[in-house]
This record gives sequence, C-alpha cells and structure tokens, in this order.
Amino acid sequence: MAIKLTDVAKKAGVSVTTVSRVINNHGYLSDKTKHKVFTAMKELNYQPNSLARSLQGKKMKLIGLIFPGITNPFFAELVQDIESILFAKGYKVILCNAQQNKEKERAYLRMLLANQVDGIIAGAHNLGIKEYQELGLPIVSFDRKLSDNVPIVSCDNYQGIKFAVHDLIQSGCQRIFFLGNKQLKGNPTDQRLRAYLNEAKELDFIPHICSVAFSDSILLKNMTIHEMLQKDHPDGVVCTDDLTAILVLQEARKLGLKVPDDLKVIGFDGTKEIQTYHSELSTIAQPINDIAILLVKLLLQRISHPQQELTKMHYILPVKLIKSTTTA
Amino acid sequence: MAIKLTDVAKKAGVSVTTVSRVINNHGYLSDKTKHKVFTAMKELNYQPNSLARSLQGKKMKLIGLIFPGITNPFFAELVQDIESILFAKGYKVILCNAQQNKEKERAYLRMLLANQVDGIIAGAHNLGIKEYQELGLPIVSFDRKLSDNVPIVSCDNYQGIKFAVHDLIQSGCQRIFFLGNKQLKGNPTDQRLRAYLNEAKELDFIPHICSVAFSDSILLKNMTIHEMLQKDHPDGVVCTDDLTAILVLQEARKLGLKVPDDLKVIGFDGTKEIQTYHSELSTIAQPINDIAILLVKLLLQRISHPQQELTKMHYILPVKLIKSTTTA
DNA sequence: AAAAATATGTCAATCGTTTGACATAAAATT
DNA sequence: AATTTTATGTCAAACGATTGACATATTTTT
Repeated sequence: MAIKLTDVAKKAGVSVTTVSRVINNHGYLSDKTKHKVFTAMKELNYQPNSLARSLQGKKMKLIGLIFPGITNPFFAELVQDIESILFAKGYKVILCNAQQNKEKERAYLRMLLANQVDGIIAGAHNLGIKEYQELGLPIVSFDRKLSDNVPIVSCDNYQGIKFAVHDLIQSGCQRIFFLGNKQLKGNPTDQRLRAYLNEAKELDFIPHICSVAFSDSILLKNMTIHEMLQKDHPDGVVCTDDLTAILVLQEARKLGLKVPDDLKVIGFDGTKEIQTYHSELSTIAQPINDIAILLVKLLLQRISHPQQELTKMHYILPVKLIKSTTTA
Repeated sequence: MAIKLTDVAKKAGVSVTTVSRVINNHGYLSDKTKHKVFTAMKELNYQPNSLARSLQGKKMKLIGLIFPGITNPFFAELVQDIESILFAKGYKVILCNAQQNKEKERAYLRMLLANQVDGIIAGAHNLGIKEYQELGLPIVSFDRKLSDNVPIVSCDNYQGIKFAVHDLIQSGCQRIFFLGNKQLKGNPTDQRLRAYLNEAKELDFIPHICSVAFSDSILLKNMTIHEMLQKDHPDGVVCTDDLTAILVLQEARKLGLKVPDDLKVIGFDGTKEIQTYHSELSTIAQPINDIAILLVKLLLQRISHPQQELTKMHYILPVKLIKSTTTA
C-alpha cells in the first residue's frame, strides 16, 4: 500500500491533524514541526491521495481536453502547448480524442464529469449546444460556438483569409479558388469563407468555391483537388488549412503544373512542423502558443470565479502572413 | 451539486444500498427494481463519482501516458491510437509531455501516483531505472529499457535498418551514411546502429556515422546534415527517423543535389502523416497500431494479474519497407 | 405447510483526507 | 503574575460510494 497521512504522522512523531495542517498550511504551526513533517514526507516519498482530498471539496486540478484528434499537427501543437502551460500551473490533463464522433464526445463529457474535472477546453464540436450547457462546468472553446455562456478563443480568421487573397492578387493571380469547408454553422471559422467572398467583391474577381470537408478522406480530397486543378485551371488556391494545401501541391506536381509559375498556393495554420518540413509553403499562421495561453487563462478564471459575469465572449487573436515560395 | 446515490435512491423509491447493488450487480435483485433504478439514473443523468468509488478500492480506470511530446507525428499517431484503444475498453488517459526533462518526468510520476492511476505506458525515458522500479505500479515501455520487470514493446529495429541498407545497396549506393543517434544506451533502438555496422561488414562497405540527437534543434540538425552532404558526398543516407530524412531532402535540394540520382534517402517510422504529405520518401514503417494494441494488452494484463510472472520481456514487432521515389 | 431461495431494507464501517470544536500547554506580551 | 498568543493534540464528522452483517419480507420449491 502507498504511504498515507498516518504513516507520515507516525514518522514525524506528530498527530495526523498536524500533518494535514502543515500540508494545507492551516492554523498555527511552528517552523520546527513544519520541518519535521516535511522531512518525514520526503523520506517516505509521501504523495497525498488526490482522490481523498477532492472528496473533501478540494480541486482535482484536472482539466479535460476535447479535440478531434492529435494527428493533425495543428491540434498536436495546440494540445501540447496547453498541456505544458497547465502542467506548469499544477494541473493535469485528460486527453479526449473525439474524432468526428458524437457518441464518443458525449461519452467523454460524462466521463469527465464522473472524474470531477475542474474544467474543459473544447476544440471538437460534434455536439449541440444543449449538452454543453447542462454540464455546469467551466468551459472554454477554441474556434467554435458552443453556447451563450462559453467564451470562444479563435484567431482572426477573417483577416487571415484577407491576407491570403491579397497575397495571391499581388502575386498576379486572377482565378483564385477557395478550397475548404463551405458550410456555415455560426462558428468563427465561417469568417474564412466570408472573407473570401467579400474580398472577391471588393477586389472584383469571380469567387470559385471548391468544397472539401475536414472529415473527408485523403483519397476523396485528392480527387476533388485533382478535378479542380484539371477542369477549372485556377492560378491561385486559398486553402483553409496547411495539410490541404500540401495535397494541392502534390496533385499539381502530378499534373505537371509548376508552382508558383502556373499555380500559387497558400495555406492556413502555420504550425512549426509544416514550416519546418514544408518550408516552401506560404501560409497564414495562427498564434498557437498565444491561443493556448489565452484558453488556459480564461478557463482558470472561470474556475476561480465561476459566477463572475463574462465581459467578453469572443477573443480574436491576430494572424501573420508567412510568405514563402508557393506564392513567390 | 452533482446528482448522487441518495438522489437516485429517492427518485427510484429504494434504498441507497439497493441502488449501489444495482450498479455493482451485487446480491439478489429483481428485474423490476433494476429497471426502476436504471430509469431513475437515466432521468437524473447520474454518474457515479469515480473518486469516491476508487477510494473504496475500485479501479480508477485511468492510465498515464508518458511520452516526449506529441508534435512528432510518430508519437502523435501512437498516442492517439493508444488513447482510442484504451477508451474503447473504458479507460481514460492522462497525457504527460515529458520533453527531454528529467525533473518534469519525475514530477509526472509523482502526480500519476497521487492520482491513483492503474498503470503507465512510458515512451519517454529521461529517468534512471530506479525511479521506475520504486513506483510499484504496472508499467509497460515503448522502445526503452526501463527496468528488469518492465516489459518492452518495440519494432524490429535491427531488421528495419537492414532493410534500409539493402534497399540503398540494391539501388546502387556505395557511400552509405548512417544519420542518427550514435549513443548506445542499452535500448532496443541501439539495434539500428548495430544493424548498420553489421551490414557494412557483411556487405563490405565502409561505415560512416553522422551523429544527430533526437533533442538537437532543427538548426543544429540542418547544419550537421549540410556539412555531411557537402564534405562527405554520401550517395545514400539511412536516417533513423522520417523527419530527419526530410531535412536531408531539403538540404540536398538547397545544394542542388538531385534525389534520387545524386543521393538516395531512406527514413524510419512510416507514419500515415509522412506517407500522405511526403509520399516521395522511402521509409521503414513501424506497425504503429499494432504497437499500440500490444502495449495496451500487456498493460491491462499487468493490471489484472500484477503478481503473474512475466514470461517474455521484449516484444518485437515486424517492420515494413515502403519504397518510394527517394530510393528509386 | 414447511423449507429454501429471492428480494429489499437498515445500519455501520471503510477508503484517505480535511476541518471545526475543544482542550491544553508552552511561549510571548502586558 | 496575569493575560494573550501560539502551538499542538484528541476527537469526530464530513465527502460519496461500497459492502458485509443482519433483519425481514415475499416468492418459489418441496
């Protein structure tokens, strides 16, 4: 059995109450006793049982992270940053890969509740608003509208696509396609398509939307991209994520199209990984680390002041154009 | 406050004991009562408090995953697979990004202990054997020797590099370099260098080792690779991971070397991501999903039969050569 | 009709920790 | 020397669920 409070008390020659008081710094305590207790704890390598503590009302210091998965480098970097920041603040993280699965996400929510997490950072959103509202837990959301009382953090999606379109225009493109999800669901990411359409009007070019969904298989995406390139002859493609942009580059190569001469491509996300291992790709970089910092900050605020009114519901962080050779 | 046992009992019109019995299927129970209780649980959306249950000695159904991080696609895919498999078996996962940090890893171990995890899957190894032995927890390890009583799962590292070398030889290479970690620490991955050296002897070529560490920065890696390509003029490079292989391809392009004509490159890992987004790269593919399945299977065995003697300490799974254009 | 099996309830202890109430003793302040 | 402050101890009740002991019905089987 693991070491417990009574063992520490015995070793230190004090009562359990005193040990507990030392740990929780509660009531009067002499330096001598504190020292005795701390050394006993060290010698026995004592770790208070989180479960028992939190039954008493103490916080579990546990956060649930719900994301579609971590194989997309964007989510991998975001989740890793969030975990690191939380760990530094003494929090632990339960990882939930919800994929595109409603039932799995619902099961995760129940499980997180049963495990007394202090809060949730949600970046996957297969469920309706209702199930999130009913939780009665501090939640913050990345890039999706979950419910009226859940703050959202996102990058400046509108400005990002505006940058992208302007970059292509300045590089001389005339047939600029939008490649991404075309469904508008009331989420911040809807601004990407909005920005594209507005800029088309503004800059007077004809909008062309080629629709691929996040959940489409690679084969399907490749097919769609192949058809677009072959039939519609775009000279510029704005992609709503970097991975899709790379598929475009690969299909272009197969078709013998020269990038950037025949075709210019720009992505979205700007992860370290893509910038390192696909350094040719121009992209719109989301400030991943800042997003992570803000998500954590807002969540911890909600946790420590649950009934405090939210002054701001939507936090928009700036994006950066990273120009490379695919739009040279 | 969350719904608890007493609330369910009241709603169902039975005693708490009965509700607990229904949940744990313990003792005599009529279908009628079971039904009453289950409907009450559903109506109230009741979730038993895991903490309280596991104070009673029930398992937390919680597993700690210790890995260097998840931004490397190999670990991302492995961790995601492990999580999915565990979730399907009713387990939850605490994510630990140990990086290259001894202290962080130690802190994670303490934390996992305090949170009463049922076991640990370890893929990061900054710590010595001792700290892992002292845990008194079921552990399984990926690719590293942790301790005499911790089973190891790894791919067939030796065969992998042997495949790689043979592939380069068959493609006509004569100056084949090994690019990776050259330190031997008693881990299964040591077999990679061993295989290279043995094959050099066997096939009668001069071994050249270019050392880059997993923890080196990208800049440093690039510099090392640049020098190797420029000074030593290899015509084939065996890399111990795909990401490094891609750096080689990028540096080669900068130097105007034609791949595969002037230089052939082969990687190691074979993640879905690299195969999709760097489909040009020849590589040795680890069976990631099978590794995940086996790690979980072994861990759950250790958890359910903790004192059962281990019949086998090292599980080696086969690798596959995936031939593409960088070794054409 | 008696015996056995099934079904439910009451009560209390337990898991490890926290915390308030209360007692008491030593040290510091008047 | 009297009073206040500081330091520690004892005791017991929580937190929410589990489970064994025991009692008492209600069914089912002989």
